[in-house]
Amino acid sequence: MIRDHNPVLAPQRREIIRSFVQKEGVVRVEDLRKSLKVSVATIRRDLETLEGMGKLRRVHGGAVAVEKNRLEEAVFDDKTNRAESEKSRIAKMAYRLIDRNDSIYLDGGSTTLRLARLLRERTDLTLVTNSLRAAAELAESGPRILLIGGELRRISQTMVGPLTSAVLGQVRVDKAFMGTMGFCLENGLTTTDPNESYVKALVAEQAGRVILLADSGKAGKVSFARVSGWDKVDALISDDNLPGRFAKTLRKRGLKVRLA
Amino acid sequence: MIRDHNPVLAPQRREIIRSFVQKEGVVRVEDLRKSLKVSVATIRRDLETLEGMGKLRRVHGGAVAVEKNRLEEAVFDDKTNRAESEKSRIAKMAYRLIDRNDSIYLDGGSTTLRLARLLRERTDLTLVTNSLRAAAELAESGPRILLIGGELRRISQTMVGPLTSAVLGQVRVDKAFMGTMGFCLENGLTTTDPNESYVKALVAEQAGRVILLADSGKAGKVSFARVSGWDKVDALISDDNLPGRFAKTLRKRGLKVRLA
DNA sequence: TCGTTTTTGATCGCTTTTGAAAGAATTGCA
DNA sequence: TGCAATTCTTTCAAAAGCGATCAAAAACGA
Repeated sequence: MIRDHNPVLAPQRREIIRSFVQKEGVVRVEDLRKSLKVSVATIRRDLETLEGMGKLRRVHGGAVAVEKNRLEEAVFDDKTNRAESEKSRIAKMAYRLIDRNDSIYLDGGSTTLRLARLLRERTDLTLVTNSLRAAAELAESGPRILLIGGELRRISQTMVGPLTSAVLGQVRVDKAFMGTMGFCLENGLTTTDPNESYVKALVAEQAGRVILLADSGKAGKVSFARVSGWDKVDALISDDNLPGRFAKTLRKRGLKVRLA
Repeated sequence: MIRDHNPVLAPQRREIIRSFVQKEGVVRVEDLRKSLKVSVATIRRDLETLEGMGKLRRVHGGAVAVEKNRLEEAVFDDKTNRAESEKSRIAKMAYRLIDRNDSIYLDGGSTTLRLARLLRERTDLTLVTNSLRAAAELAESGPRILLIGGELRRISQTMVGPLTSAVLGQVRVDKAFMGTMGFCLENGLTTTDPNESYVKALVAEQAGRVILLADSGKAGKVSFARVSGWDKVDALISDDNLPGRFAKTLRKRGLKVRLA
């Protein structure tokens, strides 16, 4: 697993610990001491530091991974992302819905980020977003960007919280492209964090059309915070693995459903 | 790995270090000393320079590669080399003014960006900023971040425009660290863009203390858009090339002037 | 070539990191 | 519940690393 003869830099060592905990879920102080060949005092200090950064949680005897939804983790770990090609296809299909001079909203999430990457040449558009990553992708060139202010939620790299409404209340977009952690026929859209869902709901109010981008892996998943019911959503873009009943029922409810 | 018998030119040596860090992710001062056959003092200076350029990040005992997702610093890269070390020193001196649990504001600019890089471990702080770069630097870990929303001004990578006031009106910071394009005794602070100066002026109103970070090259320069007079500014941090009359006059007007 | 500027290396306090030790707290087990 | 074993926190001192300073060396320009 871990091996190193010459001393390891402290931040490097902490990174080893962090990624190990993330992967394995738990780790014991004693194991780390043996692997990293430093004293338990140092290990404890590292764990304390990492806990302070919110990277893990200390427990008696070691540390455990912080409880974050596994769905959400996948968002920013592009490598381990199975739905890679589905997401790209969904993003491309969404791109075709964008008209000239549209003002559009993108929220956080890997699918919408892929859509953002397709907008580098589109200087005709106005993009409103609460996603730091989307803004960073288009920082050099692309649409006019209005970034929603607010508190940065690190795990999703989006702006959330009460301050977001200050800006959101003042803009209106033609089309809002939204991601979600899960969706199901009964509960509509759900996501892990209430702050996040609050922003999404607010945007849905301001948007001419709300277009949900969600690969089939999200179908039937229910997360903690409810975003909205299907009545606010105008279209769903998913992939062809979406169980038939979803497409059927949603179309019956008046949504446009497209499968990439 | 790295070996060389005859002396290596400084830029060449730095390039070796840079590419090594990029490839390996981390490097120790001691290893570099042995490989490059120069003193640790020289290695440290190289690392300091490279850090100033944003090519790597120094840590105790060596340096590590910068995160992938940070924004490129193309705009600042080349021409400002002369002021590199001044800016770094100014940023460090500014850092010492930050107290525990402070809420601070950083605006755009290369000096404040350097200050931002020093805040990675400071989870006690609250950072308010309109700088996309500063936010991107601290996206992984660091202070609580409140990003000012608004329109992205590409050239400076900052948020400007009417929407900024929506958020700015609702926050108050203990200390605001501001950059400027130019300052002179008659006109005070000036910058190139009125949108930019509007935000700066707004922040100056909300801040407990306004601290100007400006290398001596800015002294006497006057730009298009007036930001504010000296009455709004509480302190100036510059470098020791600042002409004496600036320090003298400003101190007489009640400012704290520090030369890094 | 000479004088100036830049780079380099050595030294000295100072800070950070590390490991060990002692006492307090937690856990497992009877 | 009480005891033993383990783990944790606190404290302290040693070690490693650091920034600042200064003088020597090298590079540069006239």
